[in-house]
Amino acid sequence: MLDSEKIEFYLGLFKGIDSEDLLKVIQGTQQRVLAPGEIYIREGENSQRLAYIKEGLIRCYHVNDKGDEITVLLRWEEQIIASYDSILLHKPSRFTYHALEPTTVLEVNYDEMERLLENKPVFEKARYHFVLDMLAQSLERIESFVLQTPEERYLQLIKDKPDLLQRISDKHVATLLGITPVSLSRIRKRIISRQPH
Amino acid sequence: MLDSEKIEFYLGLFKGIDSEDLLKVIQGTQQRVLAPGEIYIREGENSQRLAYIKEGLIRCYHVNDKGDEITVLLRWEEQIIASYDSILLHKPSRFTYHALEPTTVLEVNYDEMERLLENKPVFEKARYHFVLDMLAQSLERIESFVLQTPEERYLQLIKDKPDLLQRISDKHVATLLGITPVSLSRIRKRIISRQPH
DNA sequence: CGCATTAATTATCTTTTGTTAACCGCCTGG
DNA sequence: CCAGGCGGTTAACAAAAGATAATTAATGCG
Repeated sequence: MLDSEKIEFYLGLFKGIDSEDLLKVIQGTQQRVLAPGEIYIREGENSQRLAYIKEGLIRCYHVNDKGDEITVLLRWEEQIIASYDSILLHKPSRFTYHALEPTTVLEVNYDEMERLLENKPVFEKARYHFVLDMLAQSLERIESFVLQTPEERYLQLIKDKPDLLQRISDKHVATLLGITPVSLSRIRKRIISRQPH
Repeated sequence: MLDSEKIEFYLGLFKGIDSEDLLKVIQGTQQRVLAPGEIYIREGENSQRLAYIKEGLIRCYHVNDKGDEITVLLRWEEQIIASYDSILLHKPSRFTYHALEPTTVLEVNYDEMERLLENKPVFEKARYHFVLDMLAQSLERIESFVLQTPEERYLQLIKDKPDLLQRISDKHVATLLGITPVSLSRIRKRIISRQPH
């Protein structure tokens, strides 16, 4: 990535940032490219990496007692990804984060970034809005679990994020919805059988 | 509430706030007492009320097609409550918020407060941490839906918040867990029947 | 090209949940 | 004191989901 691209990116993110701060942030930013399947944050790691996804798709999953991988979270381009165990709770990550596609991220060290931009209103505002955005998404997902059946959740996902569905396998969709792949297959069959002809 | 109490509260919340700002915030703050069952925010309302719960318990619920009330969120003392539809999404609330116990809140108008404290690092930091805290709680709840069975979620709740369970009826617990009261009753029976003797 | 791996579907059976309704105990207001 | 309402449990049945395994389809790799 050219520096001019980075400048543009940060100018959009931190509107009104002063040039000295901008320089320091850019110096702390690394671009990284992940191959499909490549692990970004490993379970047990205490990663302070905070990344903006320029392109691609990252999956956060947990491996249960039986060895099944359960998808906890998906994040894609124009979103922020980080080990929320490490950033929010200062604990080692209970999850593994890996790329599902060729993925390009801009990454910074969260602690470093925070120290660097402490008491900078521009930064405080930006990170507040990122967290607010993620909170809104999280609450929406909680609602879907409380108010909807698995089938309704799936239909909602088709409606809201048809593009995303094209990019991930059904088994990952299933665990994201809180059900098994077998069950999702039955739901799909049920939906099709209800359609006229 | 005495003003000295408010001063103490805000000094804790906004460490380092200057006295002029403090005064303005205190002037915009109202204490309000809710009786059990009293509605705080009504469905359809576009409420900019942001409240700190001093004492008591507020339930956010949704009424589905069949007229059943589904508990979406519970908030209690030392937490912030607001219509997140209105504050985060600038939409009328899809939910009703009401007190389950005699409840005392300190309330401010979110927009007013934001205007008043714009570009005050102390405020930006405080609200960031409130949102961060709520995000952490939300992510934990999402995990519980994705990784655990209803029974496991209930056992976890017993373990993590035994005090809270004492304060709410089982039917509210059930819908909070994403199941019906009938199903929770069976889960309870199952758990008891598994205990030695 | 064929072999091996993986995803998705299907089948079978078990377990759990939803739905509806009946029942019981408790509390409250007339 | 009694009637009605409500919360919680139980029962009976239907619907859905979990577990396991077999089958098919698609994919990739030597």
